[in-house]
Order: sequence, then structure tokens, then C-alpha cells
Amino acid sequence: MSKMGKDFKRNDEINPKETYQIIIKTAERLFMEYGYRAVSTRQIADLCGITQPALYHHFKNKQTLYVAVIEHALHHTEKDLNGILTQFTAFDDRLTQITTYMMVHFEMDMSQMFHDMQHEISPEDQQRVHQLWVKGFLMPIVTMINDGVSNGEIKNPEEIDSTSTEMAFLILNIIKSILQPSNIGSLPKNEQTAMIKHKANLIVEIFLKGISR
Amino acid sequence: MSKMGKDFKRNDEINPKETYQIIIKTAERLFMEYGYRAVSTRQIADLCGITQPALYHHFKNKQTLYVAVIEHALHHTEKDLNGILTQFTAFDDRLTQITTYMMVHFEMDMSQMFHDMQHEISPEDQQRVHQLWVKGFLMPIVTMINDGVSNGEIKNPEEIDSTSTEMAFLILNIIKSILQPSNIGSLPKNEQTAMIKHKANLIVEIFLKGISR
DNA sequence: CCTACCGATCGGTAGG
DNA sequence: CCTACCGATCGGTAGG
Repeated sequence: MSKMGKDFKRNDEINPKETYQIIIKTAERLFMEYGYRAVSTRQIADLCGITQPALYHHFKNKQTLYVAVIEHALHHTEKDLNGILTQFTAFDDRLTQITTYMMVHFEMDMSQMFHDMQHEISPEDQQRVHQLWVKGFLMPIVTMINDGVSNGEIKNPEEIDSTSTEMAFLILNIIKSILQPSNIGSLPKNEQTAMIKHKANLIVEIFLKGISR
Repeated sequence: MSKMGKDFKRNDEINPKETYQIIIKTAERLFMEYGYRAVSTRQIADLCGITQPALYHHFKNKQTLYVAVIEHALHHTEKDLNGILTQFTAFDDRLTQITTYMMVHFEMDMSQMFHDMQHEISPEDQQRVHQLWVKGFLMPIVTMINDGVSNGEIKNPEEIDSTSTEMAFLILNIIKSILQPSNIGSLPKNEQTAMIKHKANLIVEIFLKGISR
């Protein structure tokens, strides 16, 4: 291809500002699927079309990159969840929408992220990221529950010796884990959508009415 | 301590048969907490009081040890779950007991195990271990559900367009994830027990009756 | 953004 | 079960 001599610049004239975003998105995909330890800085760099030391021009070290990836993902999720709360008002609609959203966007393991946060990043970063997680993930669910209680759609958590926050944790955990063992990703696109719809409805149904006869 | 000269045998006369068990238990603790990649064979060996190459006398390689650890854990769990099913017959008693059991014995991340199984071991071992997991983990729950349906204690899963197996997955996932973010391990023993009891009751309550008003 | 290279650590082997 | 050691790979740096 390149026959322009020794000084040919690589990377096809890509805007250097874009490189940062490419790294973030590439690293996000790899970290979420394989975990922090299992992904090497060389893998990330290769998929971005740069050399490994070039990564260190954009990020101080691997951990800094990881934290940036998490922050990017959390901001994105926060925007989307609050969008759902704006667009829908009924509790069951909101729960269905949020469940579906999570299933579509978090095929990979969210618990992977939790594990890495606990073991691979510094306590200071842990706290920062934890706060972002509460703000972007937990609070929208808590809001949904509190609204549901106010509107008389669901029980007051206190009636069953619980709290809004504890219920929010429960919902998040159920959603996150429900699709983990079934490899939805390997299905054709239309069956995939049908499967997600079915699972989301199942969760909402059970969570609202229970399984007792 | 030892002043018997150059040929003193280390390891305090420990039965060499026991070493195998010590390795299994030590590796189980480490693998389940930190994950396959994050635990080195040297860490395991050090905690067992042997050198790293000595590990390879008992296990062909790291992956073989990991599979042995998983098999050991699954056999143990199968025995305990079936014991609960023998001892209790009512659905809500069984669910409470199993939930409590899981919380006590799986503080660590079961999803860690799932992740490692998917990414770190060979397809043949994956299949072996998957079958053991179905037999030891999933089947007892499926049995509990089917009995509950037969006794008229819970809905037939078909009524809500589901199956016993899917419901079993759901229960397992809920149980496994409910205590993940709260660090129960750091509490004093009596509060720990109270917390587990409370969470188990909450799960059973919601799972049976739902949260709808 | 590259080439060249570092020390540390990894899983695993040789030989006793 | 030990000492000694291997090649491979890791995160990160120097210098341009």
C-alpha cells in the first residue's frame, strides 16, 4: 500500500482528538467482557491501531484508563435511565423499560465491573466511582420506587421491613443477573429481541405479583 | 527451632495425603475471592507452606487445579442442598433455608466462577463442570419448584409463560446477587447472622407475594 | 505517535 | 518435596 517513502504517517489521517475516544470505547468493550487483569495494554493498543507506549500519552497508566472507562459508561447510563423516567410515569412501564434497557446494554457482566472495582483500583478511585454509580445507577431506581409508593402502585418498603434503597439494590441485581447464563448474544437479531422482551416481562410480572398461588 | 542439621524435613511431619486437600481448600478460597487470573500459583503454594513447583506434583497445571477446586465445591454444595430438601418439605421453608445457606457459604462471588469458567478453562472442562453445576446447583432448585407446584403452593410457571428451569435460574440469580454489594463479612458475627436472616426473609417474601399493592 | 528496552512476574520444566 | 531456571508476557519508561 504505502509507497511514499520512509516518513509516511500511519493511522490514515485520523484526528488525534478522536484517538482518545477510540481508546475509551475499545477498552470499555474489552474490560467489560474479560475483566481488568485479563486485558493487556497491548491488546487495547493493537485494536486501536496504535502501539502500546502510545497509550501512555493519553492515560497515565492502566488503572487511570480503567477508571475513565467506567466513568464514561456510568455517565452514559445515567442519561439514558433518567430519559426513561421522563418519558414514562407508570411504575410497571418504567420497570419494563429499564429492565429491557439493561438487558440490551449490559449483556456483559456488570459484576465483573464490581469485582474489578473492589480489587484492582485504588481506594480513592473506588470512592469516586462508587459515588458516580450511586448517582447514575441506583438513584434512578430509587426514584422509580419512591414514585411507585407515592402513587400507591407498590407497597411501602417499610411494610416488609425494608427500604427504598434495599429494594433498588434487589431490582438492579435481579435485572443484571437474569440474562447472565443464557447466551443471548449468539441468537439471530429478531429472536434476541423477542427473548429480551420475554425475560423483561417475566421479571416485571414476578416482581409485582410474586409466584405464590 | 530446628537444630537437627542439614537434612531436616520441613512441613512438621504433615501427612503428604493431606497436602492435596490443603491445596484444594487454599486455592478455593483464593480463586473464589480474586478470580483465576489474579491468583498466582506461587501465592497458593506459599499459603500451603510448599514451594511453587511442588504444586505440579499434585496437579498437572493451574487449570487442572482450578477445575478440581470447582468440582470439590460443587459436590459439597450438592450434598448440602439435597440435605435441606430432605429435612424440609414446605416451599417457603425450603426457599428460606436454601437462601440462607447460599448467603452463608457464598459471600464471595459466584459470578466470578462463571466468568472464569467461560474464559479461562478448556471447552471440555467447561462442559464437565457445567454438568456438575446443573446436577448440584440447579436441579435441587428445580425439584423445589416442581414440588411447590404439585403441592399447590406456587403458580405453575407455564401460567406466566415460563418454565421450572427458568424460574430456578431466576431464584439462583436473585439469591446470589442480593448480598453482593453489602460487605456482610465486615460485621460482627451476631449482626452478620441477623442481617442474613433479614435478607433471606425479604427475598422469600418478595418472591412469593411481589411488591404490588 | 514511534522504536527500543527495562524489571517484575507469570506458568511451567529439569533434575534430583 | 526442593533448588535452579526457562521463555513469555506484563505494565511502564526513555528518548526522539
